[in-house]
Amino acid sequence: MQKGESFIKPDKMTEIPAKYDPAEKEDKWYQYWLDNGFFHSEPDSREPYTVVIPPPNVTGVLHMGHMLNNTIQDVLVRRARMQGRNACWVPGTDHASIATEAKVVQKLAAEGIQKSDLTREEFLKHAWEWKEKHGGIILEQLKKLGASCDWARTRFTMDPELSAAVIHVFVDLYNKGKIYRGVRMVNWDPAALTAISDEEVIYKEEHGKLYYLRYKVEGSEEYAVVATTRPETIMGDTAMCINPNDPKNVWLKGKRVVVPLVGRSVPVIEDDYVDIEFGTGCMKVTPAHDVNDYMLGEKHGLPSIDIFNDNGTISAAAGLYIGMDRFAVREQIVKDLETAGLLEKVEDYTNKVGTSERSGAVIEPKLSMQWFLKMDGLAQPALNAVLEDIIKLVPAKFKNTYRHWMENVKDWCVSRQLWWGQQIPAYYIPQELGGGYVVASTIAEAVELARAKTGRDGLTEADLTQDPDVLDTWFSSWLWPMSVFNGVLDPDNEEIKYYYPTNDLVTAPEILFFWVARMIMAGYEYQGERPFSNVYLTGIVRDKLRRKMSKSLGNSPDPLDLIAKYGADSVRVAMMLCSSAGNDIIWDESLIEQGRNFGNKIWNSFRLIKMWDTSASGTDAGSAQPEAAKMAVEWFGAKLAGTIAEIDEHFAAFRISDALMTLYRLFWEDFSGWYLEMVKPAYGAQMDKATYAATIGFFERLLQQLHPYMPFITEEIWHYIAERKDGESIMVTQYAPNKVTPVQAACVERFELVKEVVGGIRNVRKAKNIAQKEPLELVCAEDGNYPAEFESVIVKMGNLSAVTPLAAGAGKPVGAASFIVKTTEYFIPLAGLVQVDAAAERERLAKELDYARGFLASVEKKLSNERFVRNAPEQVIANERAKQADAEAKIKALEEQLAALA
RNA sequence: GGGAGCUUAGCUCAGUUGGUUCAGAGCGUCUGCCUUACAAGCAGAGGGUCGGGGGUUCGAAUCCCUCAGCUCCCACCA
Repeated sequence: MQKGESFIKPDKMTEIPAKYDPAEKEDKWYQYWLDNGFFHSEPDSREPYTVVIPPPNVTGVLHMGHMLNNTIQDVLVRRARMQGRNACWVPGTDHASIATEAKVVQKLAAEGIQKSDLTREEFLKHAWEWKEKHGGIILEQLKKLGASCDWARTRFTMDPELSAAVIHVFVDLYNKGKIYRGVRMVNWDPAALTAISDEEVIYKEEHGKLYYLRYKVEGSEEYAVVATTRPETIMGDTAMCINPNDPKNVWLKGKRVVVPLVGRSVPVIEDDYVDIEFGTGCMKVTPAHDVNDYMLGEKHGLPSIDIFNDNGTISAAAGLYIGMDRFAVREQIVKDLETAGLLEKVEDYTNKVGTSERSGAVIEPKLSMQWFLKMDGLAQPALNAVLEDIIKLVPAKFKNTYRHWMENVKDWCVSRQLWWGQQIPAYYIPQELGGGYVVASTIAEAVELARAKTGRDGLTEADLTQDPDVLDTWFSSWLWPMSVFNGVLDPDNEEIKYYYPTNDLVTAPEILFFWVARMIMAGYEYQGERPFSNVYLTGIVRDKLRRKMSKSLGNSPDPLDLIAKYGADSVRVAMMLCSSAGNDIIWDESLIEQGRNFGNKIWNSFRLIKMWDTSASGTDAGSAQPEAAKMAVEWFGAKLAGTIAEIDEHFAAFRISDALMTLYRLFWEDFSGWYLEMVKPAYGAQMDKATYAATIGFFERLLQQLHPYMPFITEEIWHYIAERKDGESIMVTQYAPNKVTPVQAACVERFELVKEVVGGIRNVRKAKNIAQKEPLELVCAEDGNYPAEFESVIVKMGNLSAVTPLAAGAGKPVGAASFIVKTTEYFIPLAGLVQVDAAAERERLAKELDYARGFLASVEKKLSNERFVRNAPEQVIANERAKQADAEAKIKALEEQLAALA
């Protein structure tokens, strides 16, 4: 006979497989949930529970970070559903203008098509085709994870309704005077002929040179020396700058200097910005090609000369080297300077040079006109909401970071030099028709505005040119919690009123400012209300060596592989076991094994219980409930109630990992390790009806608690437990109200003594090498600390032949092993079983006595400290006195035992 | 350069206003067991002067100062 099969009757063996196979079951149950519409939510009379997914990039594929993030959301959502709330988890994707446009450009390039060869319309057609074909893979992958998203509500940030909301908001903010145009440096890629985002710039260390150039001081034979890494930009110089507090350059104050080779006379200006220690303390100012220089230029009213063409060659404005490449010019100009005697010296210098992620070309900072959103008015309510805990950040440590950022927030540059996204609804009027621009939601409105502005009624759509830029992706995602319910365009619709504000947002800390803060701003601006109550910030998933998971390192497992290998439940448990809010999580594949083992444990527990099914066996004799089983049921009911209360507390504080661990231990140790062993019928015996019913009841409640973490296996088992009608599911069952009575709390506490007594018996067996099969007698001195009400349990779990009270005044049993729990002495007579080693026993007792005496001494020392007794709270002192009494009793008992051995 | 945070057992982490249960959990390790659900298991054991130093207090992992190491965010210097 195979191990593990002996007690399963043949008919049941075919009914319940010995192993649970996730791969086979998970797709089946997910489809079942979809077919029954369990994920879909409509407004009703229940309290809503709303979560909007942080929309993954439409180009994205599932990685470990998504696994973490979405498992947390699913746990919260499934739990809320089982708590009777109308749970709505809105999924969707983000158009991610930069990433997606880059992907499409790349794809076209592979086909030999350059973006510059296409019109905007042609390019966008390709982009949409790409999106329809490849976009949203990630949402399909989330289904493998078990995510209970309301798929009917799937949104995309460029859906017509959502784009309309974005345009509406831009126009509205413009009309409120919060949007303005301004100059900003962009990262220009001279190879790709496009501006790229900061995120696409890769900084590389480069061993370059620092050139010291001589600028002749007008009306003097002396030179001022300027250090620069980019001598080719001197054609754009419009000033030299010194620090007013720099003693060594005082002589230059108010002077003018001549730009070498160029021969242009420029003023010497003074500004604190200049670092006295760097180089000579003299800085050339090139407003067109450096952000800081640009600001100096603005401040001091300097002209700006753009010396570069878009492809990185020198422009006509430079006057020299026209048409040459910037790097060729650098070499040439150094030679020319040297020849002219205007190069003082050259030093080696290491600096960081920005290069384009796309083309690899060195980035050229380029001034350009951009759109900005004023932050001051928007930031204030968003700051207050977090500081006053109207919106709670979890963990709270991010409050400081958030505050610091919000107090120093800069205006938001919302324009991007891309095509994929919402095109900025600004329309330019040609100079000859009056110039300027208008901002409007539609071109028709724009024409109206333009006519009014210029007074030319003949102006038509054809006369207007729309701004070519699109809006920053965050400018659409900051509306997400509202726009998914169409709350921006129709702020009083039924859905937004019901689902908004949403409840919990689960996201990564690195987008706290980019996204979370801005959603809060938008929420207050357009709904007059916070977008969510809690923000749970996850950590970054790292490998065992604490490295970020990345494609290039190859250290990121493919989540789908893991799911295929271990099942989604195992992966979910693994994620939740190692994730505490805000801390990076160190991923180790062995955690999945732990998750898988847990699933296995649950499965086997179920098989055991099912073997006891009294209704199916047909031999139910209506046997009476054994005392031990009755006590087991009483205890576990209490334990379950108490632990569920603990789990609820963990969830209230978003300690999801702790909640799972609490449940894990409840199931494994208390339910499987203790309870099931306590109710297990004797060899060959039947289980009584009452115990079986109670056991199934407990098991179902445990499954309900486990469901949010392990949705698949719990569903599978739930359907094995009983005949379920089509359309029934554990995921829509409701948690029973839970409360812990004082009697239950006391019961749980008393049972801890039982565990210790049984542990004591096991230790004796182990020490004396006595098999569990061998029944033993237990002699105990009954006092208040003997859990007499659980005697039947102790007998069963300890395999005792009898428990004999130690008669008052009687001597200690001779030839017995002993142990003490709390203040109660227990003896196990060993006569006839093993030889008692009196010496070893004495040694053990002496050791224990030593420890007890030391403990008592420390307690007494504390109690004899007058200041302690005077200052400490009553409760603390009472506790110390109780410890003292217990210790004294224990010492007395130990001394007596020792004496008896002598 | 500006800001935030971290340091507790071999590893990953709890430790919620300083005081029963404060030095814990899981995993790993070690020992003994194929005991009639589960060896992906069962029964046990060992392991930390809570990063170093100083201070406040009757009492500090917890509060303050200081030193060391690590991490993240923002801005980046011609």
